[in-house]
Amino acid sequence: MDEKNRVTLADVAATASVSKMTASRALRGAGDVSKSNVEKVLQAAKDIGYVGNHLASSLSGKRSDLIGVVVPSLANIVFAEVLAGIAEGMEGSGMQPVFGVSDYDTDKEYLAVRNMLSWSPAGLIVTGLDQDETTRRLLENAGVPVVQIMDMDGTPVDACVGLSHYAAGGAMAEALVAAGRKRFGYIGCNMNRDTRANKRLEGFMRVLSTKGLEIAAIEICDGPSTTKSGRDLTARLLADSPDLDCIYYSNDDLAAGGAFHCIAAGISVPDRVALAGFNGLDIVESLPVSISTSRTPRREIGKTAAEYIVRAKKTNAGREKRMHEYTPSLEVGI
Amino acid sequence: MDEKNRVTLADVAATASVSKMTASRALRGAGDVSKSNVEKVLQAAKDIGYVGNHLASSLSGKRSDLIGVVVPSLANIVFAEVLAGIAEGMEGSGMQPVFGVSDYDTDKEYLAVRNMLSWSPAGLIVTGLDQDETTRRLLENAGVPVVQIMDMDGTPVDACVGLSHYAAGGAMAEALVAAGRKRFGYIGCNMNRDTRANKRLEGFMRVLSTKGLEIAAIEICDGPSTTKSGRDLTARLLADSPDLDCIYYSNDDLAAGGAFHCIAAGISVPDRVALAGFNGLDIVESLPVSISTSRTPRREIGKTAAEYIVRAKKTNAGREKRMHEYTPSLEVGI
DNA sequence: TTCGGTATCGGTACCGGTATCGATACCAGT
DNA sequence: ACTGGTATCGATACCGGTACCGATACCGAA
Repeated sequence: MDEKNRVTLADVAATASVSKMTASRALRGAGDVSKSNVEKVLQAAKDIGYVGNHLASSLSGKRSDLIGVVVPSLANIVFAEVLAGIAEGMEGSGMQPVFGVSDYDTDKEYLAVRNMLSWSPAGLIVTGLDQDETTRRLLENAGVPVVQIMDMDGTPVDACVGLSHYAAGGAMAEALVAAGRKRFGYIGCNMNRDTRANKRLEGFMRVLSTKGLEIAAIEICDGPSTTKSGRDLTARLLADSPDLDCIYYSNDDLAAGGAFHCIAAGISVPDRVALAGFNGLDIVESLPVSISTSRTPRREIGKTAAEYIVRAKKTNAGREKRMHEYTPSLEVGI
Repeated sequence: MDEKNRVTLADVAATASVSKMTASRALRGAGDVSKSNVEKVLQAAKDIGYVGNHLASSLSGKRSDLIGVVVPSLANIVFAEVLAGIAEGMEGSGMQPVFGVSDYDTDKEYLAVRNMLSWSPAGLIVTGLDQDETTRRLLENAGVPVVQIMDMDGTPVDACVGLSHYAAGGAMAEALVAAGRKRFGYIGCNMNRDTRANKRLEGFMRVLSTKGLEIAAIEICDGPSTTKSGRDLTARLLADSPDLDCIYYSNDDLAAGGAFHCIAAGISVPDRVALAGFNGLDIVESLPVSISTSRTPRREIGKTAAEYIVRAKKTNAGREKRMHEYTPSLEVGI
């Protein structure tokens, strides 16, 4: 099976003394092959260690078993879990995911999608609804099922699995106000690129304003959101505005960092100040202080998206423009 | 560019009124094409929106631009970061990663590797050195560069990028003993499958025994290691053995959970009990209490591994059996 | 015996590129 | 004018499968 002398279907056919076609059919479990020949072929394949060549079958069959996935980042457990869900949703389907990373950059996203397309994938999964115009055109003309995930605030190209971040932000505001919080701060990272975080903030502020409230202080940083920056930004925010009784973070990583600052500084959470994040990361539930979060079904989103494509491929249904909206469950720790 | 009527190289050639070969060469930047023709072809390609077909070129060229990656889990930030490193190491090389998940299961790993191979990848990156015998044979005969990552305790098939977990466990024991700790506990998850965690434990115990010490209490759980189980297991361990002055965890997730338990229970860390994990996750440095860890260069490992394959492909060098050992930096919080 | 139908097979033509090698044109040198 | 060399091009043969369709064999029915 060395570099040069790959075992091919022709070899299998030869050792089973049938034609390539019969061998091909037998191996794929397609019909029109006698039982005895199926056995012979299977045995031959096992004997000489036949592995098959996806490139060839995909090229020939006009469509591969690849699913192209484009996410903004891999160094973020949220997307990693989405990927895990995708892998789970494809299990047993014989399909494989190929990944591309956009780095929250629309140009890179375009390139990634384009690249995926050149593999003739069975489907595409991309993050969010806010693609560049050219990228969107690419997706529209792709001719295969496309699932946009995570977000539902906007118009999808084809199918869409996710949640409304705008609504999630609003719901959190509702809950916090209902719990009697009045003086709000906000902490976020990467705001110029993370459109979903912005949508949450928008929804959050919108609800506040209907209650005659507002965000009194904001702390933003450019880099990626980490626990460390959450801790640092919280320290800064509370130093400047010590009278805040609630801080909304763009996600749980930052919120956890905020919790750490408060623990270290002896600030009682949530009595003195309530903290609220987003995602419902595993870590939140074991934190020594109680903070609020919206639990997002990341794994399920990935799984549902993958299943959509697997099903579309199996039934040859093409695009069905399904929408699958999840509602994040609010976990209020106040 | 719809499903049926894909734009092919022949179309480009036709609109540029040259042969397919000339178009192919022009597009790839290969030599033997006049400047004027290169321009004509490039223009034609842009005009009709040619995208190219990786399947076809890979099949024809006997080798694809795919890199197969097999990791045990995606729902673990450590491997997600490795993936991010791999993506980084391949940037600009025109190569793409395809992922497979083994779920810490050797059978699934075999299937995943086999599956990767059927894409004629330019190289393979697999996690760890402890593959099944059949999987190992597959890797040996793959005929492409193979990089085994994360681990260095064993004999690699080809190249190897990682660290010695045995040594890392030992180093941590040395440090903790040097700091005066005497009564050790251990907490781990998924022990029957996570061979690297076992190697760390082995190295840890080995050093302890040379000092006349031992692990006095152990708490193990079957599931995946999460902060939550870390917290629960720590509570149980300390309830049973309240006199421990140090707990070694199989990783930082568990250790962070331990820290949370101690904070909540009012147990002073590290004065009363020191906690030590593994990986050097971001969260550790912003924790409100100080714990120890070994910082592993996950991103770098992924990047180095990917670069090995990219280089091997570029220089056509084949296997070079390089070893790249990283030494995790000990961060002792005592 | 002949005939139509079903079950099984195999030949051939692709899929969309690339490697190879021969063909062609054009140039300087003699 | 003739020769050899270089630059540029294209026809052809694959790569390893699968779709399509025609061929073959064997069966019961007429």
